[in-house]
Amino acid sequence: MNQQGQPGSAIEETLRIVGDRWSILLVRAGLRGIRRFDDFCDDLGIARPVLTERLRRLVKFGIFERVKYQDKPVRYEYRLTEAGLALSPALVALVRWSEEYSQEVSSETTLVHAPCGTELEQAFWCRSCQTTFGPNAVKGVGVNLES
Amino acid sequence: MNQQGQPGSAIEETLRIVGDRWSILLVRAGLRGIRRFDDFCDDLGIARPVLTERLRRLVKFGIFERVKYQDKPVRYEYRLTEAGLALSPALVALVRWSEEYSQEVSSETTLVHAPCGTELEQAFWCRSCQTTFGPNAVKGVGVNLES
DNA sequence: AGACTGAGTTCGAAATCCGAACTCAGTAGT
DNA sequence: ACTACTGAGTTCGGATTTCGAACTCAGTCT
Repeated sequence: MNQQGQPGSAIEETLRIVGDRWSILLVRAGLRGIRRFDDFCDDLGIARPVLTERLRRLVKFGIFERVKYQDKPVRYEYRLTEAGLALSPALVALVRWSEEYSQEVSSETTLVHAPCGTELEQAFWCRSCQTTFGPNAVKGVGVNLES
Repeated sequence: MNQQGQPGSAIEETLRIVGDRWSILLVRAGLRGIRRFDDFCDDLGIARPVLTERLRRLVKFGIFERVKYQDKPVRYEYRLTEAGLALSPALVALVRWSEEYSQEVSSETTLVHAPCGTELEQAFWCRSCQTTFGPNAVKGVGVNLES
């Protein structure tokens, strides 16, 4: 079915960037407002050499940017870029999944529509049809289970 | 991940299950209809001992199930469960992200709304407000960048 | 001076990953 | 009955990653 001459699919590409045990967690920490090296370190419990390497890689791929925030002793912090923020739908999908299917975690709802407090659902939106739809109506992931 | 005996957040929980370099790819292969050990092996190029370990773990967490598909020489294959299929929104989010923000991959649109062929957008849906909204209106991921 | 801070590096030990070869039960061809 | 083959793994030694702990380095505070 699959022929390996390709440069790698989109998911493979994405996972090559954030597909390790820490990167997604770093993005989430960034979303929570964490920006400094030691804070990432304390918050996630990640080993320092690994954190160094990950942040460098995420900067290289445009997910974080390294910003000088003071001069006297020159110090840098890491901020999410627009591309980094754009990973939040994926994070939300992962959170939603664990809320629904993971037996191990307390199944309280943690994600809600801020204005009204209702539990949120995730959907796809077609702007030309002006409609929402689920994964089954998506073409391109290659969801063909009947073969 | 956090130092104390905390149960871990929902994302941490999810990533503990699928947060390695292969698991998401295995789910995607499953979505594409791949079910047998050797096929996973060939399709992904994953090392056999690692595949063995990953499949076992994903079965344990209810993402795949090991199903006997013939008796004469007894053989098993791996099928996605409902929980496994439910990961597809996360996969779609990752694909969408790479289509929009990754500079490395050809930026052709690969995910479309099947009925009309329009490029899809991902959104959140509030059933009580009957409205779609973006990540900024989600409370609970902890998106507070100002603090 | 001495202690402290933030942002890393350096180190050796432990855990993972890799490719290649091997096993094991059953089947098919001759 | 002998041989080759298949699918689903396991075993092996070596390479790569990860780990925690300790160290560095520039600048600052008291």
